[in-house]
Amino acid sequence: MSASSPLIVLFRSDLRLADHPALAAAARSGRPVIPVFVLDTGNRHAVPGAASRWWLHHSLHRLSDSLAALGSRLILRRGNASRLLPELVRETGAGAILASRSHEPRQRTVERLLRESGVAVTLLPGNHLFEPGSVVTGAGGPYKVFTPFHRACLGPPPPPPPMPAPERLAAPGQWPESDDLAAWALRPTHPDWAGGLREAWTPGEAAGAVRLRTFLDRAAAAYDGARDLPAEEGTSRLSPYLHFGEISARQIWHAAMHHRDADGPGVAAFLRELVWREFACHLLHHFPHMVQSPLRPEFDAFPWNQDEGALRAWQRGETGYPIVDAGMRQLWRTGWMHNRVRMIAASFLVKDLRLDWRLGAAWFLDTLVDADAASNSFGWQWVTGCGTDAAPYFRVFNPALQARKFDPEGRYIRCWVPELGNVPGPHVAEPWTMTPAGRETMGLRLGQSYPDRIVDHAEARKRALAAFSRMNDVFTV
DNA sequence: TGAAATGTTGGGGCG
DNA sequence: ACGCCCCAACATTTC
Repeated sequence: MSASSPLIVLFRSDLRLADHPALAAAARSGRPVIPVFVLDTGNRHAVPGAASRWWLHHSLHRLSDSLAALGSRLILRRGNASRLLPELVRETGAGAILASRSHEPRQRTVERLLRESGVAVTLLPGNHLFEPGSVVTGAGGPYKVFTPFHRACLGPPPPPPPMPAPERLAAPGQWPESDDLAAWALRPTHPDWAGGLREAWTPGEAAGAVRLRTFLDRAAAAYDGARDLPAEEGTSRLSPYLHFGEISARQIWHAAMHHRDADGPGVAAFLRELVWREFACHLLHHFPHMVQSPLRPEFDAFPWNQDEGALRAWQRGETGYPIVDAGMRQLWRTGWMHNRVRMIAASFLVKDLRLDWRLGAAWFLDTLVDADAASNSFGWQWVTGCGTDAAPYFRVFNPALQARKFDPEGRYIRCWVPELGNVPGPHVAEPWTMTPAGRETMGLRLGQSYPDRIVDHAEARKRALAAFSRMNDVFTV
């Protein structure tokens, strides 16, 4: 390798130019830089879900434009990343591949395979406040409980400050061939179901920065209370930008710390959520199998129900429980669901329907624009009670109670379940409590205009408690 | 970042 | 006036 051989910067979940240590290092080197994105088809876990593919299309489009403005290009390739990249290194005479460190099992596997095939891979800090594996207990092991992890994260040293985008990138003498982004067909066509996504989101680094600014100025101060109310714009909605690395966790952290409300409870609660994300990344780093296996092995033997019909009703938002259905429809239409409602809907799948959490996790991965291996498996294991520091098995959300508590006027439900638009205040969370005559005057026919409940929550709760406690008994005896 | 069952307390109606 | 009961309100325990 000569000192002037080009460097490949491999973009993965870091589709930004600012605060990108690998890109910055390549730019600083003065050597020609070849930015590359590989649509990895080498593993079924590597292929993004349908909503993520839509987002990815637009992100790559924008990243390509941003690189062009620096006199560079984005080279697109599709295939098995671990075979395709060594070929590209040979083809371009590149001296090394620079990439952002990832916590995702598939991406770490690719890194290992590349090294085994003789490619020089240099990993630089990725999209974390602290590098995965770097926050450890006094004994040197991973934290398994959030609170001490959180305490350790808040202590020194703080996350490093974000770095600016490079001002220019040296181009290679000859550019390698690139795929045509449109030919990847990442966007849905038949039918084009992305209308709701287009209305709800603007992907890209610039839009992520605007979203952060808007959130800090309008909602951060009240975040601690408002984040639980799905009818309010109380959350940051930064999750898809974070997942694709269009904004970095360090940028968010430092912007929040320098905001006028930095000392208030709202910003503290917000930063705590960032640390939850960090906790999930760290856990996945230490336990890559948590994507498909419960962290508490006694759950391996749990007798999950097999019920295609129930799963489909949940997926389509036709369970007869308005808060669950509202959430599942918001997800289907916009690629996103409010976090409070994610917990309620997940609890319903796992506890009320007793369907395998992996079925829920797979659906979320396919339909969320923020679908993320770490946060998703962590969240599902948390709700199920099979994770570390997870909710105990007897914590079962009551969907009607949760709706009354966090959507007291029913605005969120009415927004996503228009069949219930006329149902008065308290009944919208539990329309079955209305008298048949009352339902009649609202034009509401349970089982016709809106589904009947597919299970009775009180009975389902008792069955869940019995099943989950039986599993605990079997394990401890 | 639960909910339901069970226990306790205290005010008020009532004989 | 007093004890008794009821029950809402709150606290604690249990799943």
